[in-house]
Amino acid sequence: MGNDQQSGVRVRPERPLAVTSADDPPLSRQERKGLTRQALLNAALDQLESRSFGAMSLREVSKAAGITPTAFYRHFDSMEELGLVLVDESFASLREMMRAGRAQVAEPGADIRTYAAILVQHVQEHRPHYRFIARERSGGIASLRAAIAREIQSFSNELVDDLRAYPVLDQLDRASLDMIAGLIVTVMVATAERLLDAPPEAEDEIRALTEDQMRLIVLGAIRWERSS
Amino acid sequence: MGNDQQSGVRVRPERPLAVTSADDPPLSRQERKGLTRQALLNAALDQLESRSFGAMSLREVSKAAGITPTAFYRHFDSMEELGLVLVDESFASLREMMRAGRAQVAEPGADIRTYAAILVQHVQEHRPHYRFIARERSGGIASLRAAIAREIQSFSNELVDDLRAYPVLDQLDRASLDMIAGLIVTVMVATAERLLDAPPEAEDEIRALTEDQMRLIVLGAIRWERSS
DNA sequence: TGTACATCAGTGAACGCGCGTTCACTGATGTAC
DNA sequence: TGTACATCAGTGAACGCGCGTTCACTGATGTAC
Repeated sequence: MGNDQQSGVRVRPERPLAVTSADDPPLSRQERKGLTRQALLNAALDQLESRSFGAMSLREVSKAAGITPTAFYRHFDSMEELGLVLVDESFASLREMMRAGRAQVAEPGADIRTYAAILVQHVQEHRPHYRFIARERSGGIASLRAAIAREIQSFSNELVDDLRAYPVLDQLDRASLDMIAGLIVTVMVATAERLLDAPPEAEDEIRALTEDQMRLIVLGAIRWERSS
Repeated sequence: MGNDQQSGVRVRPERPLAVTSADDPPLSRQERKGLTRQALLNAALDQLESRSFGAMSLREVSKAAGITPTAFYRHFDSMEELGLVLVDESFASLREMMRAGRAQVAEPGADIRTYAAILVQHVQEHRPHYRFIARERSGGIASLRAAIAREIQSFSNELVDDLRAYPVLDQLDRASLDMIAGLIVTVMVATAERLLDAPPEAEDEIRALTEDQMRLIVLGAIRWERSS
Protein backbone atom coordinates (compact mmCIF):
# COMPACT_ATOMS: atom_id res chain seq x y z
CA MET A 1 0.00 0.00 0.00
CA GLY A 2 1.02 3.57 -0.71
CA ASN A 3 3.61 2.73 -3.37
CA ASP A 4 2.32 5.44 -5.68
CA GLN A 5 5.61 5.65 -7.53
CA GLN A 6 5.42 2.08 -8.84
CA SER A 7 1.76 2.08 -9.93
CA GLY A 8 0.88 3.65 -13.29
CA VAL A 9 -1.32 6.23 -11.61
CA ARG A 10 0.07 9.77 -11.32
CA VAL A 11 -1.32 10.86 -7.98
CA ARG A 12 0.22 14.34 -8.10
CA PRO A 13 0.04 15.42 -11.74
CA GLU A 14 1.02 19.04 -11.18
CA ARG A 15 4.72 19.40 -10.56
CA PRO A 16 6.98 22.41 -10.96
CA LEU A 17 6.72 23.38 -14.64
CA ALA A 18 10.44 23.77 -15.19
CA VAL A 19 11.60 20.27 -14.43
CA THR A 20 14.84 18.97 -15.95
CA SER A 21 15.42 15.52 -17.43
CA ALA A 22 16.17 13.04 -14.64
CA ASP A 23 18.71 14.45 -12.21
CA ASP A 24 22.03 14.11 -14.04
CA PRO A 25 23.49 17.40 -12.79
CA PRO A 26 22.43 17.73 -9.15
CA LEU A 27 21.00 21.26 -8.94
CA SER A 28 22.02 23.60 -6.18
CA ARG A 29 19.44 25.01 -3.79
CA GLN A 30 19.77 28.39 -5.51
CA GLU A 31 19.20 26.89 -8.96
CA ARG A 32 16.10 25.03 -7.75
CA LYS A 33 14.73 28.22 -6.29
CA GLY A 34 15.26 29.99 -9.60
CA LEU A 35 13.33 27.25 -11.41
CA THR A 36 10.40 27.54 -9.00
CA ARG A 37 10.39 31.31 -9.40
CA GLN A 38 10.24 30.97 -13.17
CA ALA A 39 7.51 28.33 -12.80
CA LEU A 40 5.45 30.88 -10.84
CA LEU A 41 5.95 33.52 -13.55
CA ASN A 42 5.01 31.04 -16.29
CA ALA A 43 1.97 29.82 -14.38
CA ALA A 44 0.76 33.42 -14.01
CA LEU A 45 1.33 34.06 -17.72
CA ASP A 46 -0.64 30.91 -18.56
CA GLN A 47 -3.61 31.98 -16.48
CA LEU A 48 -3.69 35.38 -18.17
CA GLU A 49 -5.08 33.59 -21.22
CA SER A 50 -8.50 33.52 -19.59
CA ARG A 51 -8.58 36.07 -16.75
CA SER A 52 -7.19 39.52 -16.03
CA PHE A 53 -4.23 39.85 -13.68
CA GLY A 54 -6.37 41.47 -11.01
CA ALA A 55 -8.78 38.52 -11.04
CA MET A 56 -5.96 35.99 -10.59
CA SER A 57 -5.31 34.46 -7.18
CA LEU A 58 -2.05 33.74 -5.40
CA ARG A 59 -3.38 30.30 -4.49
CA GLU A 60 -4.20 29.30 -8.07
CA VAL A 61 -0.85 30.48 -9.40
CA SER A 62 1.03 28.66 -6.64
CA LYS A 63 -0.93 25.48 -7.28
CA ALA A 64 -0.26 25.67 -11.03
CA ALA A 65 3.46 26.11 -10.28
CA GLY A 66 3.40 23.04 -8.05
CA ILE A 67 4.01 24.65 -4.66
CA THR A 68 1.84 25.47 -1.66
CA PRO A 69 0.47 29.02 -1.30
CA THR A 70 2.79 29.61 1.64
CA ALA A 71 5.92 28.92 -0.40
CA PHE A 72 4.89 31.71 -2.81
CA TYR A 73 6.21 34.22 -0.27
CA ARG A 74 9.73 32.79 -0.57
CA HIS A 75 9.78 34.33 -4.08
CA PHE A 76 7.55 37.41 -4.13
CA ASP A 77 6.05 39.70 -1.48
CA SER A 78 2.75 39.80 -3.35
CA MET A 79 1.10 39.13 -6.71
CA GLU A 80 1.69 42.78 -7.56
CA GLU A 81 5.46 42.31 -7.27
CA LEU A 82 5.23 39.26 -9.54
CA GLY A 83 3.28 41.38 -12.03
CA LEU A 84 6.02 44.01 -12.15
CA VAL A 85 8.57 41.28 -12.95
CA LEU A 86 6.30 40.14 -15.78
CA VAL A 87 6.28 43.68 -17.18
CA ASP A 88 10.10 43.68 -17.18
CA GLU A 89 10.20 40.27 -18.85
CA SER A 90 7.73 41.33 -21.54
CA PHE A 91 9.55 44.49 -22.51
CA ALA A 92 12.95 42.82 -22.48
CA SER A 93 11.54 40.61 -25.22
CA LEU A 94 10.15 43.64 -27.08
CA ARG A 95 13.51 45.43 -27.01
CA GLU A 96 15.08 42.31 -28.41
CA MET A 97 12.63 42.58 -31.32
CA MET A 98 13.64 46.19 -31.93
CA ARG A 99 17.28 45.14 -32.08
CA ALA A 100 16.46 42.36 -34.55
CA GLY A 101 14.54 44.88 -36.65
CA ARG A 102 17.43 47.35 -36.81
CA ALA A 103 19.89 44.61 -37.74
CA GLN A 104 17.66 43.04 -40.36
CA VAL A 105 16.54 46.14 -42.25
CA ALA A 106 18.99 46.93 -45.03
CA GLU A 107 17.61 48.99 -47.91
CA PRO A 108 14.88 51.60 -47.14
CA GLY A 109 12.47 50.17 -49.74
CA ALA A 110 11.88 46.94 -47.84
CA ASP A 111 11.70 48.65 -44.43
CA ILE A 112 8.01 48.69 -43.77
CA ARG A 113 7.28 45.20 -45.02
CA THR A 114 10.16 43.86 -42.91
CA TYR A 115 9.16 45.74 -39.78
CA ALA A 116 5.54 44.59 -40.05
CA ALA A 117 6.65 40.97 -40.55
CA ILE A 118 8.98 41.11 -37.56
CA LEU A 119 6.26 42.62 -35.37
CA VAL A 120 3.66 40.02 -36.35
CA GLN A 121 6.08 37.14 -35.91
CA HIS A 122 7.24 38.41 -32.53
CA VAL A 123 3.69 38.77 -31.24
CA GLN A 124 2.83 35.22 -32.36
CA GLU A 125 5.96 33.86 -30.67
CA HIS A 126 5.33 35.71 -27.41
CA ARG A 127 1.55 35.68 -27.23
CA PRO A 128 1.32 35.32 -23.43
CA HIS A 129 3.58 38.32 -22.81
CA TYR A 130 1.72 40.49 -25.32
CA ARG A 131 -1.63 39.38 -23.95
CA PHE A 132 -0.46 40.37 -20.46
CA ILE A 133 0.67 43.80 -21.63
CA ALA A 134 -2.51 44.37 -23.69
CA ARG A 135 -4.68 43.42 -20.73
CA GLU A 136 -2.85 45.38 -18.04
CA ARG A 137 -2.03 48.46 -20.11
CA SER A 138 -5.55 49.71 -19.32
CA GLY A 139 -6.18 47.19 -16.56
CA GLY A 140 -7.04 47.56 -12.93
CA ILE A 141 -3.74 47.65 -11.06
CA ALA A 142 -2.25 51.16 -10.97
CA SER A 143 1.40 50.21 -10.43
CA LEU A 144 1.37 47.86 -13.42
CA ARG A 145 -0.30 50.45 -15.64
CA ALA A 146 2.34 53.01 -14.65
CA ALA A 147 5.21 50.59 -15.32
CA ILE A 148 3.81 49.68 -18.75
CA ALA A 149 3.21 53.33 -19.71
CA ARG A 150 6.84 54.09 -18.78
CA GLU A 151 8.16 51.23 -20.92
CA ILE A 152 6.03 52.19 -23.92
CA GLN A 153 7.20 55.80 -23.65
CA SER A 154 10.80 54.64 -23.60
CA PHE A 155 10.12 52.41 -26.61
CA SER A 156 8.66 55.40 -28.46
CA ASN A 157 11.77 57.46 -27.63
CA GLU A 158 14.05 54.79 -29.09
CA LEU A 159 11.88 54.81 -32.20
CA VAL A 160 12.50 58.57 -32.58
CA ASP A 161 16.23 57.85 -32.84
CA ASP A 162 15.55 55.28 -35.56
CA LEU A 163 13.35 57.70 -37.51
CA ARG A 164 16.00 60.40 -37.38
CA ALA A 165 18.32 58.09 -39.31
CA TYR A 166 16.17 58.38 -42.45
CA PRO A 167 17.05 61.07 -45.01
CA VAL A 168 13.47 62.27 -45.57
CA LEU A 169 12.68 62.62 -41.88
CA ASP A 170 15.92 64.03 -40.48
CA GLN A 171 14.78 67.62 -41.09
CA LEU A 172 11.81 67.32 -38.72
CA ASP A 173 11.96 68.85 -35.26
CA ARG A 174 11.80 66.79 -32.10
CA ALA A 175 8.10 67.44 -31.44
CA SER A 176 7.11 66.24 -34.92
CA LEU A 177 9.23 63.13 -34.58
CA ASP A 178 7.66 62.42 -31.17
CA MET A 179 4.22 62.80 -32.71
CA ILE A 180 5.04 60.46 -35.59
CA ALA A 181 6.71 57.87 -33.33
CA GLY A 182 3.66 58.00 -31.07
CA LEU A 183 1.42 57.31 -34.04
CA ILE A 184 3.55 54.35 -35.14
CA VAL A 185 3.58 52.92 -31.62
CA THR A 186 -0.20 53.30 -31.48
CA VAL A 187 -0.50 51.30 -34.71
CA MET A 188 1.88 48.65 -33.36
CA VAL A 189 -0.15 48.28 -30.17
CA ALA A 190 -3.38 48.04 -32.19
CA THR A 191 -1.77 45.39 -34.42
CA ALA A 192 -0.71 43.31 -31.44
CA GLU A 193 -4.22 43.53 -29.97
CA ARG A 194 -5.79 42.48 -33.29
CA LEU A 195 -3.46 39.49 -33.55
CA LEU A 196 -4.30 38.36 -30.02
CA ASP A 197 -8.05 38.45 -30.63
CA ALA A 198 -8.13 37.11 -34.18
CA PRO A 199 -7.94 33.47 -35.36
CA PRO A 200 -4.56 32.35 -36.83
CA GLU A 201 -5.82 32.45 -40.43
CA ALA A 202 -6.36 36.22 -40.12
CA GLU A 203 -2.64 36.78 -39.60
CA ASP A 204 -1.85 37.65 -43.21
CA GLU A 205 -4.73 40.09 -43.44
CA ILE A 206 -3.64 41.85 -40.25
CA ARG A 207 -0.06 42.05 -41.44
CA ALA A 208 -1.19 43.58 -44.75
CA LEU A 209 -3.38 46.10 -42.90
CA THR A 210 -0.46 47.07 -40.67
CA GLU A 211 1.84 47.49 -43.68
CA ASP A 212 -0.69 49.78 -45.38
CA GLN A 213 -1.26 51.87 -42.27
CA MET A 214 2.47 52.30 -41.74
CA ARG A 215 2.99 53.20 -45.39
CA LEU A 216 0.25 55.79 -45.16
CA ILE A 217 1.88 57.26 -42.06
CA VAL A 218 5.21 57.49 -43.86
CA LEU A 219 3.54 59.22 -46.82
CA GLY A 220 2.00 61.69 -44.41
CA ALA A 221 5.31 62.16 -42.59
CA ILE A 222 7.11 63.02 -45.84
CA ARG A 223 4.48 65.66 -46.60
CA TRP A 224 4.58 66.84 -43.00
CA GLU A 225 8.16 67.87 -43.53
CA ARG A 226 7.11 70.15 -46.38
CA SER A 227 3.97 71.61 -44.93
CA SER A 228 4.89 72.47 -41.36
CA MET B 1 -34.30 56.39 21.35
CA GLY B 2 -34.21 55.22 17.77
CA ASN B 3 -35.56 58.46 16.28
CA ASP B 4 -32.82 58.52 13.67
CA GLN B 5 -34.84 60.69 11.33
CA GLN B 6 -34.99 63.63 13.72
CA SER B 7 -31.37 63.62 14.90
CA GLY B 8 -28.72 65.18 12.67
CA VAL B 9 -26.94 61.86 12.30
CA ARG B 10 -27.39 60.02 8.99
CA VAL B 11 -27.36 56.41 10.09
CA ARG B 12 -27.71 54.95 6.57
CA PRO B 13 -25.60 57.24 4.37
CA GLU B 14 -25.81 55.07 1.23
CA ARG B 15 -29.22 55.37 -0.38
CA PRO B 16 -30.29 54.72 -3.96
CA LEU B 17 -28.21 57.13 -6.03
CA ALA B 18 -31.07 58.35 -8.21
CA VAL B 19 -33.30 59.86 -5.55
CA THR B 20 -35.81 62.57 -6.44
CA SER B 21 -36.55 65.71 -4.44
CA ALA B 22 -39.02 64.93 -1.66
CA ASP B 23 -41.92 62.88 -2.95
CA ASP B 24 -44.11 65.37 -4.79
CA PRO B 25 -45.10 63.04 -7.64
CA PRO B 26 -45.68 59.62 -6.08
CA LEU B 27 -43.59 57.28 -8.23
CA SER B 28 -45.09 54.10 -9.60
CA ARG B 29 -43.56 50.73 -8.74
CA GLN B 30 -42.20 50.51 -12.29
CA GLU B 31 -40.56 53.94 -12.07
CA ARG B 32 -38.94 53.08 -8.74
CA LYS B 33 -37.58 49.88 -10.22
CA GLY B 34 -36.12 51.85 -13.12
CA LEU B 35 -34.37 54.21 -10.70
CA THR B 36 -32.85 51.33 -8.77
CA ARG B 37 -31.68 49.70 -11.99
CA GLN B 38 -29.98 52.92 -13.04
CA ALA B 39 -28.50 53.25 -9.55
CA LEU B 40 -26.92 49.82 -10.00
CA LEU B 41 -25.47 50.80 -13.40
CA ASN B 42 -24.10 54.07 -11.97
CA ALA B 43 -22.66 52.32 -8.93
CA ALA B 44 -20.84 49.85 -11.20
CA LEU B 45 -19.53 52.70 -13.36
CA ASP B 46 -18.29 54.49 -10.22
CA GLN B 47 -16.38 51.46 -9.02
CA LEU B 48 -14.67 51.06 -12.40
CA GLU B 49 -12.61 54.11 -11.46
CA SER B 50 -10.40 51.92 -9.29
CA ARG B 51 -10.93 48.27 -10.29
CA SER B 52 -11.53 46.27 -13.44
CA PHE B 53 -15.02 44.97 -14.14
CA GLY B 54 -13.94 41.39 -13.52
CA ALA B 55 -12.63 42.30 -10.06
CA MET B 56 -15.90 43.99 -9.06
CA SER B 57 -18.34 42.14 -6.82
CA LEU B 58 -22.11 41.90 -7.01
CA ARG B 59 -22.29 42.58 -3.27
CA GLU B 60 -20.28 45.80 -3.43
CA VAL B 61 -22.24 47.16 -6.36
CA SER B 62 -25.55 46.35 -4.67
CA LYS B 63 -24.42 47.97 -1.45
CA ALA B 64 -23.29 51.13 -3.29
CA ALA B 65 -26.70 51.27 -5.01
CA GLY B 66 -28.43 51.01 -1.62
CA ILE B 67 -30.03 47.58 -1.97
CA THR B 68 -29.25 44.12 -0.58
CA PRO B 69 -27.32 41.64 -2.75
CA THR B 70 -30.45 39.52 -3.16
CA ALA B 71 -32.41 42.38 -4.74
CA PHE B 72 -29.76 42.65 -7.44
CA TYR B 73 -31.34 39.66 -9.16
CA ARG B 74 -34.62 41.56 -9.63
CA HIS B 75 -32.71 43.66 -12.21
CA PHE B 76 -29.96 41.53 -13.77
CA ASP B 77 -29.26 37.79 -14.00
CA SER B 78 -25.57 38.40 -13.33
CA MET B 79 -22.85 41.04 -13.32
CA GLU B 80 -22.04 40.02 -16.88
CA GLU B 81 -25.53 41.03 -18.03
CA LEU B 82 -25.12 44.37 -16.28
CA GLY B 83 -21.80 44.80 -18.09
CA LEU B 84 -23.43 44.28 -21.49
CA VAL B 85 -25.97 46.99 -20.68
CA LEU B 86 -23.07 49.30 -19.79
CA VAL B 87 -21.51 48.61 -23.20
CA ASP B 88 -24.79 49.61 -24.88
CA GLU B 89 -25.04 52.76 -22.76
CA SER B 90 -21.45 53.76 -23.55
CA PHE B 91 -21.76 53.39 -27.30
CA ALA B 92 -25.12 55.12 -27.44
CA SER B 93 -23.28 58.14 -26.03
CA LEU B 94 -20.48 57.72 -28.58
CA ARG B 95 -22.91 57.62 -31.50
CA GLU B 96 -24.47 60.79 -30.18
CA MET B 97 -21.01 62.36 -30.41
CA MET B 98 -20.66 61.28 -34.03
CA ARG B 99 -23.99 62.89 -34.84
CA ALA B 100 -22.92 66.11 -33.13
CA GLY B 101 -19.70 66.04 -35.14
CA ARG B 102 -21.46 65.65 -38.48
CA ALA B 103 -23.86 68.48 -37.69
CA GLN B 104 -21.19 70.84 -36.40
CA VAL B 105 -18.59 70.49 -39.13
CA ALA B 106 -19.25 72.97 -41.93
CA GLU B 107 -16.25 73.89 -44.07
CA PRO B 108 -13.55 71.23 -44.72
CA GLY B 109 -10.71 73.42 -43.41
CA ALA B 110 -11.93 73.38 -39.81
CA ASP B 111 -12.82 69.68 -39.84
CA ILE B 112 -9.92 68.14 -38.00
CA ARG B 113 -9.67 70.79 -35.31
CA THR B 114 -13.42 70.53 -34.69
CA TYR B 115 -13.46 66.75 -34.61
CA ALA B 116 -10.54 66.61 -32.18
CA ALA B 117 -12.22 69.16 -29.90
CA ILE B 118 -15.51 67.26 -29.92
CA LEU B 119 -13.75 63.99 -29.13
CA VAL B 120 -11.77 65.45 -26.23
CA GLN B 121 -14.80 67.19 -24.78
CA HIS B 122 -16.95 64.10 -25.07
CA VAL B 123 -14.38 61.93 -23.31
CA GLN B 124 -14.09 64.45 -20.48
CA GLU B 125 -17.88 64.58 -20.09
CA HIS B 126 -18.28 60.79 -20.10
CA ARG B 127 -15.11 59.69 -18.36
CA PRO B 128 -16.69 56.72 -16.53
CA HIS B 129 -18.11 55.25 -19.74
CA TYR B 130 -14.85 55.69 -21.62
CA ARG B 131 -12.86 54.26 -18.74
CA PHE B 132 -15.14 51.24 -18.76
CA ILE B 133 -14.71 50.71 -22.50
CA ALA B 134 -10.93 51.25 -22.33
CA ARG B 135 -10.62 48.75 -19.49
CA GLU B 136 -12.86 46.05 -20.87
CA ARG B 137 -11.84 46.35 -24.51
CA SER B 138 -8.84 44.14 -23.70
CA GLY B 139 -10.17 43.02 -20.33
CA GLY B 140 -10.96 39.65 -18.92
CA ILE B 141 -14.60 38.93 -19.75
CA ALA B 142 -14.97 37.45 -23.24
CA SER B 143 -18.59 38.46 -23.88
CA LEU B 144 -17.85 42.10 -23.05
CA ARG B 145 -14.76 42.12 -25.26
CA ALA B 146 -16.80 40.71 -28.14
CA ALA B 147 -19.60 43.25 -27.68
CA ILE B 148 -17.13 46.14 -27.60
CA ALA B 149 -15.23 44.89 -30.67
CA ARG B 150 -18.55 44.69 -32.55
CA GLU B 151 -19.48 48.26 -31.59
CA ILE B 152 -16.07 49.65 -32.55
CA GLN B 153 -16.25 47.87 -35.93
CA SER B 154 -19.67 49.39 -36.55
CA PHE B 155 -18.33 52.81 -35.55
CA SER B 156 -15.49 52.38 -38.04
CA ASN B 157 -17.97 51.48 -40.78
CA GLU B 158 -19.98 54.64 -40.16
CA LEU B 159 -16.75 56.60 -40.38
CA VAL B 160 -16.12 55.14 -43.84
CA ASP B 161 -19.39 56.70 -45.02
CA ASP B 162 -18.28 60.05 -43.64
CA LEU B 163 -14.91 59.82 -45.37
CA ARG B 164 -16.53 59.02 -48.69
CA ALA B 165 -18.27 62.38 -48.56
CA TYR B 166 -14.97 64.23 -49.02
CA PRO B 167 -13.90 65.16 -52.56
CA VAL B 168 -10.27 64.09 -52.15
CA LEU B 169 -11.13 60.69 -50.72
CA ASP B 170 -14.14 59.67 -52.78
CA GLN B 171 -11.96 58.00 -55.42
CA LEU B 172 -10.53 55.44 -52.99
CA ASP B 173 -11.78 51.86 -53.01
CA ARG B 174 -13.59 50.33 -50.08
CA ALA B 175 -10.52 48.47 -48.74
CA SER B 176 -8.45 51.66 -48.62
CA LEU B 177 -11.24 53.55 -46.87
CA ASP B 178 -11.58 50.73 -44.33
CA MET B 179 -7.86 50.87 -43.69
CA ILE B 180 -7.90 54.65 -43.23
CA ALA B 181 -11.01 54.57 -41.02
CA GLY B 182 -9.38 51.85 -38.91
CA LEU B 183 -6.31 54.04 -38.48
CA ILE B 184 -8.42 57.02 -37.41
CA VAL B 185 -10.38 54.90 -34.94
CA THR B 186 -7.10 53.60 -33.53
CA VAL B 187 -5.95 57.19 -32.97
CA MET B 188 -9.28 58.08 -31.36
CA VAL B 189 -9.05 55.14 -28.97
CA ALA B 190 -5.47 56.06 -28.10
CA THR B 191 -6.53 59.67 -27.48
CA ALA B 192 -9.31 58.58 -25.14
CA GLU B 193 -6.89 56.36 -23.23
CA ARG B 194 -4.36 59.19 -22.93
CA LEU B 195 -7.04 61.56 -21.60
CA LEU B 196 -8.16 59.04 -18.99
CA ASP B 197 -4.64 58.52 -17.63
CA ALA B 198 -3.38 62.10 -17.82
CA PRO B 199 -3.97 65.00 -15.39
CA PRO B 200 -6.52 67.64 -16.51
CA GLU B 201 -3.84 70.20 -17.40
CA ALA B 202 -2.51 67.86 -20.10
CA GLU B 203 -5.79 68.11 -22.02
CA ASP B 204 -4.64 70.83 -24.44
CA GLU B 205 -1.42 69.01 -25.23
CA ILE B 206 -3.30 65.77 -25.95
CA ARG B 207 -5.79 67.57 -28.14
CA ALA B 208 -2.95 69.19 -30.13
CA LEU B 209 -1.24 65.81 -30.51
CA THR B 210 -4.47 64.25 -31.77
CA GLU B 211 -5.00 67.09 -34.26
CA ASP B 212 -1.47 66.63 -35.63
CA GLN B 213 -1.82 62.87 -35.92
CA MET B 214 -5.14 63.19 -37.73
CA ARG B 215 -3.72 65.85 -40.05
CA LEU B 216 -0.79 63.60 -40.87
CA ILE B 217 -3.18 60.74 -41.64
CA VAL B 218 -5.19 62.97 -43.97
CA LEU B 219 -1.98 64.06 -45.73
CA GLY B 220 -1.10 60.40 -46.16
CA ALA B 221 -4.61 59.55 -47.32
CA ILE B 222 -4.47 62.22 -50.06
CA ARG B 223 -1.19 60.81 -51.31
CA TRP B 224 -2.55 57.28 -50.97
CA GLU B 225 -5.09 58.13 -53.61
CA ARG B 226 -2.32 59.05 -56.04
CA SER B 227 0.12 56.28 -55.28
CA SER B 228 -2.03 53.17 -55.09
C1' DT C 1 -65.26 55.09 -3.21
C1' DG C 2 -64.15 50.75 -0.45
C1' DT C 3 -62.69 46.11 0.01
C1' DA C 4 -60.23 41.79 -1.07
C1' DC C 5 -56.67 39.79 -3.39
C1' DA C 6 -52.37 39.62 -6.46
C1' DT C 7 -48.00 41.29 -7.58
C1' DC C 8 -43.31 41.91 -6.76
C1' DA C 9 -39.07 44.99 -5.22
C1' DG C 10 -36.55 44.48 -1.56
C1' DT C 11 -35.15 41.89 3.10
C1' DG C 12 -32.20 39.08 6.09
C1' DA C 13 -30.50 34.64 7.48
C1' DA C 14 -27.97 30.96 5.88
C1' DC C 15 -24.94 27.94 2.91
C1' DG C 16 -20.50 26.36 1.28
C1' DC C 17 -16.27 28.12 -0.95
C1' DG C 18 -11.84 30.10 -2.14
C1' DC C 19 -9.26 33.81 -0.67
C1' DG C 20 -4.59 36.00 1.59
C1' DT C 21 -1.88 35.46 5.39
C1' DT C 22 0.13 33.49 10.01
C1' DC C 23 2.52 30.03 12.20
C1' DA C 24 5.36 26.27 13.81
C1' DC C 25 7.34 22.59 11.30
C1' DT C 26 10.42 19.40 8.23
C1' DG C 27 14.14 17.72 5.93
C1' DA C 28 17.35 18.24 2.16
C1' DT C 29 21.25 21.26 0.96
C1' DG C 30 25.19 23.89 2.32
C1' DT C 31 29.12 25.06 5.40
C1' DA C 32 32.74 24.93 9.03
C1' DC C 33 35.91 22.22 11.19
C1' DT D 1 36.65 12.38 4.07
C1' DG D 2 33.41 12.62 8.20
C1' DT D 3 30.74 14.98 11.57
C1' DA D 4 27.99 18.69 13.67
C1' DC D 5 25.41 22.58 12.89
C1' DA D 6 23.06 26.35 10.02
C1' DT D 7 20.23 27.61 6.31
C1' DC D 8 16.00 27.91 4.06
C1' DA D 9 12.50 26.22 0.22
C1' DG D 10 8.57 24.12 0.86
C1' DT D 11 4.64 22.03 4.09
C1' DG D 12 0.06 21.78 6.19
C1' DA D 13 -3.19 23.36 9.59
C1' DA D 14 -5.61 27.23 10.88
C1' DC D 15 -7.71 31.99 10.93
C1' DG D 16 -11.19 35.31 9.66
C1' DC D 17 -13.39 37.36 5.53
C1' DG D 18 -16.13 38.50 1.50
C1' DC D 19 -18.01 36.09 -2.13
C1' DG D 20 -22.44 34.36 -5.17
C1' DT D 21 -26.58 32.22 -4.55
C1' DT D 22 -30.87 29.97 -2.11
C1' DC D 23 -34.78 30.60 0.46
C1' DA D 24 -38.92 31.95 2.89
C1' DC D 25 -40.52 36.41 4.09
C1' DT D 26 -42.61 41.33 4.20
C1' DG D 27 -45.24 45.06 3.08
C1' DA D 28 -46.20 48.72 -0.16
C1' DT D 29 -48.21 49.20 -4.80
C1' DG D 30 -51.48 47.78 -8.19
C1' DT D 31 -55.87 45.65 -9.80
C1' DA D 32 -60.59 43.65 -9.95
C1' DC D 33 -65.00 44.05 -8.41
